[in-house]
Amino acid sequence: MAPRNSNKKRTKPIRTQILDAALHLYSSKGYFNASIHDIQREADVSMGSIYNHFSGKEAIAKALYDDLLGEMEALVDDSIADHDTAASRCRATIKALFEHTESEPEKTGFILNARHREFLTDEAPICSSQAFVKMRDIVHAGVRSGEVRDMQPWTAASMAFGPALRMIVLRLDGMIEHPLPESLDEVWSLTWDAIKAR
Amino acid sequence: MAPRNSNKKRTKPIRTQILDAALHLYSSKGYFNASIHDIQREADVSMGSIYNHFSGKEAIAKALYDDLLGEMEALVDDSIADHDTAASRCRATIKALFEHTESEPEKTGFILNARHREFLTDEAPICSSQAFVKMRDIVHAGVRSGEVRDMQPWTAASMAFGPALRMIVLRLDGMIEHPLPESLDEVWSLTWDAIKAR
DNA sequence: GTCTATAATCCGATAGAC
DNA sequence: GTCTATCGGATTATAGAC
Repeated sequence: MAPRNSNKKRTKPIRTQILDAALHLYSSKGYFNASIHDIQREADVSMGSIYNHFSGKEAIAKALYDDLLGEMEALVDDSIADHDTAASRCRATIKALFEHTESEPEKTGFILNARHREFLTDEAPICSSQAFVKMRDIVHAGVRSGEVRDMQPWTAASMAFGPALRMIVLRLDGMIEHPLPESLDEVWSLTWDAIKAR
Repeated sequence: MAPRNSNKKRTKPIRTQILDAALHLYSSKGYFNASIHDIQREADVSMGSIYNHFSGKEAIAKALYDDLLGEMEALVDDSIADHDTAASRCRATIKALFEHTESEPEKTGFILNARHREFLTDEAPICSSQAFVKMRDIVHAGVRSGEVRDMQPWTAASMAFGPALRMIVLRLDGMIEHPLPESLDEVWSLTWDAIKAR
């Protein structure tokens, strides 16, 4: 039979079609409730195409995870590159995460909410990923330079990013009804007041 | 055949055996990777007993969820009953959660980490549960009494409990290597400094 | 490379003896 | 009430045509 996408100019590569469909289904139903048949239907491709591009169901989730965690790490990297103090770097990271939550809620939810270790075999905890370690290191560098009060590295990271991460979860769950960037200044000034050296 | 537990005095009721086994398996493998056969083996009871006590797999998770969320709500209720200011109530709640994390890490993880909406049909988001709403209300009452700075209710709750909740996740994931109660005073004094009226 | 149809497996739930 | 054995259905993955 004629390939499903051969007669019209394809807007997205098949790999992207599949990953987009998977992200949407994982967000709405969760990984285990989304069968590959669901993904196949949602992406409007065949089973053959799925298994031509990915070795199996877990590989789809793994590719998505790596892609999205990479995007998040890039947000952190940009925040570091564009600023030169712990305070401004933290604030820029939170700003980027808040904006990412509004523009790509499904991506943000997949990274922050999903229990990856339940479906990705031998994956390390997400807190040990580069993105989260770099966030911790921003604050810890501030401790070493005297800009931030003396604290254990993970305590400092929890103080700096805990409130913002909590608000992202509440926003994704529909508890907070206004866009997060509107709260950035308030949250950040309170947060920074708590941890800055004095 | 003779009932599996009939010849020795049973230490725990069968319902409890099943729920304990389920909690342990959910913690280590996740709900969807733990089959009913796994639970049956781990609890050392038969399939017949499982279905005599519960209507199905989801009902086990639902019972566990209700039990554990009830325990957590009781911790919050006690913290409210034993204290009379927003500050001391918040601190007591965080203290109880930190201790609960150390004494019952699997229970704490099931409540704070698991994606319940993926396996409990028609369950509201956990943030809207009584335990979490009461935590928010403790802080919001402080706002209304002038003890806490003026903020949106969920913002105030995120500021008050976000760092502590983040530390619990990091502790459960093995990133933080010392018992959380050791960090209570440091975390709470910084947190309270950030939100108290001045 | 893409497609449909099918195979192999696993899981939740039930039947029926005791 | 507890037990074992089994069924039906869903799911992942593959075979083989085009």
